[in-house]
Amino acid sequence: MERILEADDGDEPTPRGGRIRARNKAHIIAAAEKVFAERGYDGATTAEIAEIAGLAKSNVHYYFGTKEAIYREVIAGIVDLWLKAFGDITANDDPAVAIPAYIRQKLLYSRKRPLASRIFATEIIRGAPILRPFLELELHDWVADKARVLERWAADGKMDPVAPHHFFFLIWAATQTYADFGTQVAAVLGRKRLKEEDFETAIETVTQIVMKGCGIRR
Amino acid sequence: MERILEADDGDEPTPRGGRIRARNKAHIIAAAEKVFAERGYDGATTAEIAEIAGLAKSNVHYYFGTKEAIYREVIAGIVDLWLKAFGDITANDDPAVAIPAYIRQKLLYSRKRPLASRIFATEIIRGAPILRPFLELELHDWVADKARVLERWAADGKMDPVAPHHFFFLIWAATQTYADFGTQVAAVLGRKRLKEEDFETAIETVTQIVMKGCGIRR
DNA sequence: AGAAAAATTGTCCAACTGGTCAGGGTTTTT
DNA sequence: AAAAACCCTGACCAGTTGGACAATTTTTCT
Repeated sequence: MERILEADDGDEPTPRGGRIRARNKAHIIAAAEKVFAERGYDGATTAEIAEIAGLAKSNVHYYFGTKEAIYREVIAGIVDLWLKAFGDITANDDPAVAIPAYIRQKLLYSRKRPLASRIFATEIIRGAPILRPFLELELHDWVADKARVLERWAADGKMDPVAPHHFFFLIWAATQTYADFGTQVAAVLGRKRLKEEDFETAIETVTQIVMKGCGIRR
Repeated sequence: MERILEADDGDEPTPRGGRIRARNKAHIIAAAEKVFAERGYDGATTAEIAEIAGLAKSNVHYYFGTKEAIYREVIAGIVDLWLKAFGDITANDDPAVAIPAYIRQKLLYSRKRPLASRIFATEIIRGAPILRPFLELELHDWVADKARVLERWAADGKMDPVAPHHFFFLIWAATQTYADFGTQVAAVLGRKRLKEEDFETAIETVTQIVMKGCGIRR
């Protein structure tokens, strides 16, 4: 689950032992992430995944019995990303520090792992057939917990009282849009691709509006 | 308005026939919106569209030669929605009125036309094969125009100086998330479906954070 | 080295999909 | 009431796709 982005160039000396399996599975997952992101679940073909992974289609089916199995593993990796990005926000933290850090973290994932974000997005849009348990259990509880933190902060005068759930919806939306809607953002900015500075401006703008908008003194 | 998207097909020379045609095409478009929204472009089948529309598959192909033609027409309708939601924001308007109205308008579309919003989202995520011209021309120019309005407002002390493009990215994201990610929002809120009051809270929260965050005095 | 395990691939196929078409039915126009 | 225009459909088809499988090669283990 380490090397997930670009398939690396072809000819490292072949690793030995059971590593062939690990390496090939990683290549398949990386290729699948790309294909699922740009074609969607149904649009993706195991043939294209195999080609990008540099394997024969039948070999892909040797490692993953079905296309859905590949998809599930891709999704599992994406959930890990979310869990990492959660961070640890507690009532003891200073919102003036924790919130900007969270926004930055989220936005950096949009920059570094846009494909993952897009797959996550289409999975949700499709009605979350795979991710529903995650949403209803882990995510629900996490937000419920953080909602208490926000209320505590509000009670302590560290921020305005804000509907806590919707506070997170706004941050998630505002940060993921730079991955999911990257095409739109780039087009509107008149760019071909988003640059580093675009993400810097995004971080500043989102942070500024959210912080001041919630009355968090920096 | 619809001309925007007619890139490839040779237009029919004469607008055809009667009310049967209009009615059936409307049924097909409505069905297609549903199917495209929950299955994606590739996942959608003309057979399912036909079934939901209450027509034989061959009859669907009688009205729309190809699946892509159906998709293009669905997309065209969605662009109209966007254009309507644009509203007329000018430098003469009071941001304390215009911005909340815009947010509300956008959020209401998420409530009333979630399927349209989701199709728009997947189209963008796919790389906007159909919508790219719209993004690079109409939308780009509209935002460029509104950017000047925001700068004027800032110069007049009516709001803080905020990167104008990113200001809109945030509003679009924060409002459309209630349609595109409705499944996630509902799961986190512990609901089966979003209720009227959820949208009311959303409107309040987003408006509050954006307004105060940009220093717009209400 | 030799056996066992793992990896690889070409071939094959059943299911499905978008789309065609000829023929027949229905509505509108003249 | 014909003709003309429009509407409808079952049957059909060619291309694609996920997946199965047996045969073969490569790697690992003893």
